[in-house]
Amino acid sequence: MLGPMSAAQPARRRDAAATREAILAAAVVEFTEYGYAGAGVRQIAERAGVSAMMINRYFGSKQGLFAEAVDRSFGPPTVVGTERHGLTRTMARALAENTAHGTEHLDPFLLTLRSASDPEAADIVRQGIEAHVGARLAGLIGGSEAELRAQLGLALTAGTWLLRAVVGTRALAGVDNDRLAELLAAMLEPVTEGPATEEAVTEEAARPGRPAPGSGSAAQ
Amino acid sequence: MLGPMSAAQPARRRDAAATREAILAAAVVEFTEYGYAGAGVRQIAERAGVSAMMINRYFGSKQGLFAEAVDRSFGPPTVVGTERHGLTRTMARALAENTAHGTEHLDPFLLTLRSASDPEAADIVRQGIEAHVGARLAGLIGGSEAELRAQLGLALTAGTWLLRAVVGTRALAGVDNDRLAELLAAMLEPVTEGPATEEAVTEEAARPGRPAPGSGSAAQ
DNA sequence: CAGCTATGTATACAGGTGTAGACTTGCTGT
DNA sequence: ACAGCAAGTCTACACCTGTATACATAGCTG
Repeated sequence: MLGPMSAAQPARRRDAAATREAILAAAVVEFTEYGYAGAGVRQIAERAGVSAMMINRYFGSKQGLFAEAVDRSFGPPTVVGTERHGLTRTMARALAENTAHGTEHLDPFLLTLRSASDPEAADIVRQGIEAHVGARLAGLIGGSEAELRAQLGLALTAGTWLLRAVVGTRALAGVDNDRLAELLAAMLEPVTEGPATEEAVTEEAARPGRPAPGSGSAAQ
Repeated sequence: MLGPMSAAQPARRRDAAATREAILAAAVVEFTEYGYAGAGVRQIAERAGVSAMMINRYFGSKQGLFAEAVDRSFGPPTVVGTERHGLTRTMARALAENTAHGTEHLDPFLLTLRSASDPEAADIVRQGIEAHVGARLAGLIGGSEAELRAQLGLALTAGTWLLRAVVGTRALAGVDNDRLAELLAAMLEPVTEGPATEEAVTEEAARPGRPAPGSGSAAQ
């Protein structure tokens, strides 16, 4: 889906709903790839196989389209699965695989970090994150600090997307997915598992051998 | 901070070096605040108190100016301190404090994540990260996976900047700095205090100060 | 002081942006 | 079959972008 040219469809006869849908789908692709400011209405329209003005007709403005595109992008369960068990491992593995180079996986986090700079888009993005991924992940984590912990997990996720997939720093781009998943899981663990995590970080220089309590490492 | 300062200077008499410097300083501010695409040459020039064309005169183009601005921004030791001892704690605390709301601290990470989307700027940013912060942090961490671990630490750093300072998700924006620093330290620990051998630290792997060929120099 | 050059400004250009208004086209109900 | 109206396109506008060219001036050097 969303291949190189979704505009190649054999021409859709006048159908408002289908056109609206085509524009929205094209917008998700373009906004994800170029960010809010970088994606132009004419470009989006061309991908949808339609004139640029249809965006204003169906969505009021570029901003309106963006808001719906963000919602659409964050709609399906992303990054975080749906089960509490093995959450850490699942997140880490999915993150490692999705951010791998060459994998042109459209991800809401790509959309996020390419659009967050724009003041017009920042608020929309924030609502999208908090309402969808943030809430879902917080629900899985639970506890009093669920939201904070969830957003820290998302911070690592977003940062990994940024450095590995967008900027492409070499060590991250070239690492094996399995090894990366291990390290990511270790970083995620303090926020996804264990509700304690108070002091002890300082001179607890003891080798962090503590590998997942209860040996629940093999989540699946 | 970064308010209406630079342009208000009492007029600098014709001085090439000083003008160049003023432009560069203004560029760091503007690029950090608005990103590569968002910052306009006229705006930068106005902040520097000169005409827009001076950018082309002294830096060849907007891209050339950006390259030097990135180098300048990443120049001084950022985020990571200079000592191996207590690295985790230091990083976590600095990150928590710098990303606090209201603190308009100009940070290279802000510049990075606001400009990384732009394909013209991505490469320059990557070199800046790898050459400066990445190398420095990797040198402090040591071990065979030093670079990878360092970049994972930077990923968490960048992500925290993004979600807390740029997007402004509420749980992250509202948390107490001390508590945040604790959680960040716990997340950083697996990569900073890794199980790897600590012998390789002896060697100074970090070699900052090299301005990257092609990015330096400029008109005349 | 005269004059030359480095330093800086002003104008203009070609292209791009989002969007408003007038226009055309195709489907559908009677 | 023929209106009527929704669906879609075209043109234009006001503004903004980076930069090239032509021009003005300050300040050192003879």
